[in-house]
Amino acid sequence: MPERGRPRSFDRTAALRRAMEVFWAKGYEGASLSDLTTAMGINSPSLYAAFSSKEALFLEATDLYTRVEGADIWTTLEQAPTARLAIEGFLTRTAKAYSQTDRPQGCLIALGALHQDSSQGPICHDLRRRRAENHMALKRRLERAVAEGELPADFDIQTAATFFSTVQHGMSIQARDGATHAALMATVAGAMAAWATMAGDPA
Amino acid sequence: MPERGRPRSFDRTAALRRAMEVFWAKGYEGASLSDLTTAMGINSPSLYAAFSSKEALFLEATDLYTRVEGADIWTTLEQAPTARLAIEGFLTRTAKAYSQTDRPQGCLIALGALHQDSSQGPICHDLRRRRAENHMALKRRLERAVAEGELPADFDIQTAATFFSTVQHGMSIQARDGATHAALMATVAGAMAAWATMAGDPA
DNA sequence: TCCTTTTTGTAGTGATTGATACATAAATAT
DNA sequence: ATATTTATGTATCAATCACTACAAAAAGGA
Repeated sequence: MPERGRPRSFDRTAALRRAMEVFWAKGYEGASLSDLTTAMGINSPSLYAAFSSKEALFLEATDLYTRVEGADIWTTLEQAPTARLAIEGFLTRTAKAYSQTDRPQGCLIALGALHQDSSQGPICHDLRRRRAENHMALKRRLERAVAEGELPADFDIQTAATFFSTVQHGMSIQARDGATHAALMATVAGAMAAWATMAGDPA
Repeated sequence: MPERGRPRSFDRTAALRRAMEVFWAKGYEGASLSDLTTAMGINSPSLYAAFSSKEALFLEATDLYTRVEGADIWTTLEQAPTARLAIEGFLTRTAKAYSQTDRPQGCLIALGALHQDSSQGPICHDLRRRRAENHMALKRRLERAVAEGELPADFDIQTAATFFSTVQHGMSIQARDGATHAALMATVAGAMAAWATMAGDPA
């Protein structure tokens, strides 16, 4: 039991959530230590004692984001009864999540660190790994649908997974531009129009 | 004729192009004055004398980008004989441009300044305006196709323009993740599958 | 009651940020 | 030739960056 020493005077998880929101809104580079400590309500020595460094804090923040904000979208993908409903639910929930006005628009994983400087370190590597994981989750769901006979054996899983994953990334930028929920749903409608052709559906 | 005083010892346009490449690779925030002056081969007083500020330099750089790098994509959109070929050419040229290995991947306009800090100033406003202009160009091309009878009168232009524009934005992130030309073309194939449904084509 | 352990707030660290002061250099104008 | 105008290189500016040294505070263990 590490119950020795002066107890921490703030809620570590609550502070982490605040940090996540700052990174989400401003990106890794754009979030200064000053921004972070202000939002978290602590001084920098407390931040470093609890989270080690800005980099480690960001990695913890993306993990929290994946677990809290991303869970709904990805469980929908896996639990929907058909692949079509899985993809449609995945995109529909994305549209809803990305257009919430009580939090930053778009996705932390997609937008958090896209440029060269932040790319070289572990930050961009971590985000890329998470994006690749999402792509794999799409592939797995489509593979399952082929295995279950819902989709034809010659269904191009790789193309479809890449396409839907890219559409979701695009929706992050669209959301950052202030797109309404309705505008994001227009993109979903477009993507589902592709499904009809890919799967050979009449509608 | 402003031929008075000591002549400038560097090529202003060449230096601007170098600055554009730095902003393209690192984003507005990520590009430091030191990065810029090094790439441009000049000292900071020369940069400020010729371009006024980092902000003004960025605005000039995005203008150059639009004229030089974007021209090919957007003339294709307008000059293709049918709307289908216009959209397909637009996306195909995007895939090619975004995956070139001799320059930064993805689009400066889409990726240059997505976060809050840079958003509030004129930088993000300028990029948003340019992205909105691209969306309008897509709409105009589709409107023309409806007017010419190529597309049915009830074709949902707004939805289609938003969709294809969002796909292009997603391709920027995909390209930043190191996607090959073939991977980007998979996204194009997906988007064109949507066209088939939208326009009621058999293929 | 001490001693140890950990956190806290204050006040800084050197490095880097975007942007300039200033003297010198190099051109035209008179 | 002298004056005027503009550009250049050196050497900075104050502000902010991520990060920490240090001593006081607050807990448990002896």
